[in-house]
Amino acid sequence: MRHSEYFIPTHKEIPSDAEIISHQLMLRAGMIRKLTSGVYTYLPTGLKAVRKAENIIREEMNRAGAIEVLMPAVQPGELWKESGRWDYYGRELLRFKDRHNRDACLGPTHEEVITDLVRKEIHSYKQMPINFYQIQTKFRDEIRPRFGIMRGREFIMKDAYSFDTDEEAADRSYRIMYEAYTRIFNRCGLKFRAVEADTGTIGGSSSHEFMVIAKTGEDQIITCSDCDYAANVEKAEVSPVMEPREVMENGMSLMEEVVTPGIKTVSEVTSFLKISPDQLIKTLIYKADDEVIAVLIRGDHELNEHKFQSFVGAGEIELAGPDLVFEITGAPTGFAGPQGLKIKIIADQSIRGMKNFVTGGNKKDLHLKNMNIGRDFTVDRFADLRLITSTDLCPKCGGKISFGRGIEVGHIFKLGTKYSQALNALFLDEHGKEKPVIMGCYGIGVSRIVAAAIEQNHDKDGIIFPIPISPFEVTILPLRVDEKIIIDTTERIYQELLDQKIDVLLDDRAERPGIKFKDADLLGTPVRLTIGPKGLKNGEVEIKLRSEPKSFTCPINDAATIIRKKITGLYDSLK
RNA sequence: CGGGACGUGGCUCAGUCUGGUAGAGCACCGCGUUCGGGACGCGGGGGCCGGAGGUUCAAAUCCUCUCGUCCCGACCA
Repeated sequence: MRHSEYFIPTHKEIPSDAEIISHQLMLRAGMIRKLTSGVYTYLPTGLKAVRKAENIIREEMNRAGAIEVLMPAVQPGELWKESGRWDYYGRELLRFKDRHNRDACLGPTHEEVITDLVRKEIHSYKQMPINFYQIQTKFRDEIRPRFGIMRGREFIMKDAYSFDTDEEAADRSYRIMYEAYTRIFNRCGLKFRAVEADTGTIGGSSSHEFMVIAKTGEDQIITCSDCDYAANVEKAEVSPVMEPREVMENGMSLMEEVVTPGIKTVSEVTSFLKISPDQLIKTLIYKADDEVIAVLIRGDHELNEHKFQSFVGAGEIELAGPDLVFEITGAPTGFAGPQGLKIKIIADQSIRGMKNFVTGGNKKDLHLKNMNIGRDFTVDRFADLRLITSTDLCPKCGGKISFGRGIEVGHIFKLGTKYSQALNALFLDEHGKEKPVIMGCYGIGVSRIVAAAIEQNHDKDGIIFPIPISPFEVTILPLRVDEKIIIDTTERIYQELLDQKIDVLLDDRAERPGIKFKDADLLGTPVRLTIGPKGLKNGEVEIKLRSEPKSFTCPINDAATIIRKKITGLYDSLK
């Protein structure tokens, strides 16, 4: 590709409304432009990067036996009502009416559509296993789009759906996708980790997220240093801490009221009473759908809302506001306690063995000391409800855990029969018995892969693209386009590279060298060939890898061969 | 939706507090000199100051409303 006949509008200035590196660099390198909040146009180089990621995904999906289809972006509301998600999915689902006043929506995901297809077309165990995938634009009306392409409202996604006759086969499909995902992200040159994850609104029994390790990641993940356990903090189990319980009977002190004027937060209460936070119990009042529930958490812990939500099985949970708290406890927020509450009380397992602790007094400016479970109040149920902390141990092996951040680029779910039952996707097994198909679904954020790769691979000068998803493999910089020798040499090598099917950008603009170097670094093409008057005098040209600090020179006639080798080397390093 | 900030040539921003009729750098066009890390000189084009209403002799500047964008929280590939 000749730069002069192409379109790469770069900027020197950092756009003021771009916060994270990948967003800034994609704008500056001329890969994307924003149309409106969370919605972007892909310019030629941005599109090329996305297409390369798509092709890798396509190859690996096909290799894994999945079959490509393309489903509609616009979907009938009817289907969503049938699956029950029309009401449940909420505000991210962009809804509208067509001219006949029928409900419609822009597809944020395609479980409904694919299940509809399958219920119409798959009737026998002989037709399974089968896995359909598509690469398509999705629209989710995110509450807060941000970080450019990373969390847009409109984004390109690969989604796949597997259909199996029994659990065992479904597990096999899941494993095959797990392996395909591993190959895909490796081939894209990403440093990533598969972690156990929460299933969220998609539902289902188990799932893994593929996290690209990056400081700017939106998700917190924990990894064990001793075994291979890794999980999203939303999901991370906490191993039950069993305190010795026998002391409880003997060691209970007399309950005591203490006046705590205006003392509300954990840190205020603990410093006022000169106790440590693990001697205090927080009482959180939550609305879970229509029920109000009190949750007890130790002062130094945080409630994990995901665990809480799935424990109580609620569609929506919400921390109670001041009015509701007052109605339930008789006190303003900050003074709630479990004693005398007429609602269900559930508690994190860590407080099971606690004694003589502090709670709120259910009265303004009052706390209670020496509170004890059983004597002063009862807990309906204990469960693992809190966020894991750095002092917790690995739930699998008891090893040390560490915290990190990741960008979710892929997510795979075992769905079970959630959608097939709701939508009546049934088949006949070998005994002629009717059963719901067992599903799995598997997503990859295609556009997000590009952003994540940049997030992980850049320096002060710009992007350092992993070669498989770089818009170009090689950039040629002829430093003068008004000197015949330079032009001739350039054209010859350019042609040679093209003949070898190498994806090359020839910067044939009549620009000064500095501009060409800066632009080349910005766009981050892995291999750069510089052809300048100095080198040509010695019959040499200069080659530099974007990922390495130093360049080297080589004879003109060897350039194409050496470049070929370098490119092969870059691809091989990702295998 | 709650909390915060910002909208001034294509981009980055100054001017707003203290009203007096719009600037800089970069980018763009022309000519010349330059040419291995975002050159220089000369000349030039481009802005209803997000929009509407109001106050005033006079509004980018003050007031009200509105739209948009970004940042912090709940969602997710």
